[in-house]
Amino acid sequence: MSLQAAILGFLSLEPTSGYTLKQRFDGSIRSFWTATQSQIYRELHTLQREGLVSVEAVPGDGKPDRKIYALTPAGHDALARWLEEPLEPLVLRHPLLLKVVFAARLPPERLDAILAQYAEGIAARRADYAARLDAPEIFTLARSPRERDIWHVAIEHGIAWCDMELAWVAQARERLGRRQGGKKWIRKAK
Amino acid sequence: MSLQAAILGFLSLEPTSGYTLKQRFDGSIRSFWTATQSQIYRELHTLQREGLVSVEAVPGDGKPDRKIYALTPAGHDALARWLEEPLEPLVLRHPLLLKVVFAARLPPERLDAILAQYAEGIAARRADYAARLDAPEIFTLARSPRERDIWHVAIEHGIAWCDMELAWVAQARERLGRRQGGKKWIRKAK
DNA sequence: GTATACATGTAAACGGTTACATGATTCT
DNA sequence: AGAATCATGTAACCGTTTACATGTATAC
Repeated sequence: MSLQAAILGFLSLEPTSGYTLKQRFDGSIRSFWTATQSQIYRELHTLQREGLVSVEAVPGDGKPDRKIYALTPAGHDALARWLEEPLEPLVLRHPLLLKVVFAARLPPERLDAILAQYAEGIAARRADYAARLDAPEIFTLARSPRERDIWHVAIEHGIAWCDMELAWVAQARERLGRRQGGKKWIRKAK
Repeated sequence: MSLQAAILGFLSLEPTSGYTLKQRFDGSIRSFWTATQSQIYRELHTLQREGLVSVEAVPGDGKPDRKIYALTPAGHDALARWLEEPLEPLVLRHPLLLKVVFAARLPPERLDAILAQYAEGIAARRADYAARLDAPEIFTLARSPRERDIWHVAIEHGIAWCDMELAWVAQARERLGRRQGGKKWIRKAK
């Protein structure tokens, strides 16, 4: 449902091709939704079969031909209906935490290394998201200051998420400190 | 891979049945991994076929019979290998943000309502996670203060995540304020 | 009598990933 | 000569969700 909605959403901003959609996914919503090339082409075919999008073949001069997809009235309706649906709560899946809890009987420095490795990856991702914040990519499709603000706020979510992860890792490493048998933490009695 | 590892992980703490595993998933790692009943039974069969777990049927007196699964040496090895594997970076999928960006051309109060509804759900979840923090559930399986600390820190991640979500929503609602055409935000020129 | 807890499973559908396949043009 | 970009697609697989199926015991 979400993949379909994302494609309808992009097409509502501007009719475009599968190839360009893939670029939009990677260039703007990457921090909260991803899709592979094959997923996008498959979904476009489905959407077409269902009458939610129409296609126009555009001969590419020199380059390969493109198929430009646009929303049909039914497509606009489907997008509007999706926007109105209440959101069912998000289910998080976080393999790191799985590793953390089941690494509890490993030597402390091994667990610390897992956390350190993870933090490195997140730091890199944070830099990547931050760099995208002022890149014009999606902003060219925004038609008002408000729309630009909305995109800005959405992309900032990825940064807030990275910051939370980094803060949590730092705290975890602190509390589970390298030296075992070190300082004992005060825990309230039941 | 993660589902398999989670099951192996739980079985490494204590041999148990599919039914109890489902309760452990729901009762302790719910904030970072979920699995349905059918997924767990299916995976246990696969694990058995691969020789990573062994089964013992235990007649239930009055209650239905149970099948108690335990790690084989090969199962212990598989878990150890998984713990050593580097983590590939987590891919987040966040339908709320999809809705936010594609609701940009809706009346501002509609977008605000989406955000408000989401925040409600997160607040409820936060309360749920917080309540679980001092529930003994998993702590009965922990064999040392360190192990208890690790579980504690892992469960706190869910709370940190909720807090981040709530802070982000609050900021977003603030910045995209109910009244359109209100205060203009300073944006730096390119 | 009805619902919940205990306990196990199967089947179908859905969504996402990986690998394969083709072919022209442009850049180094 | 080789790699990257543009542009489209197919096939197989894997993991997750939903619905169906069965049966006993206990609590309200």
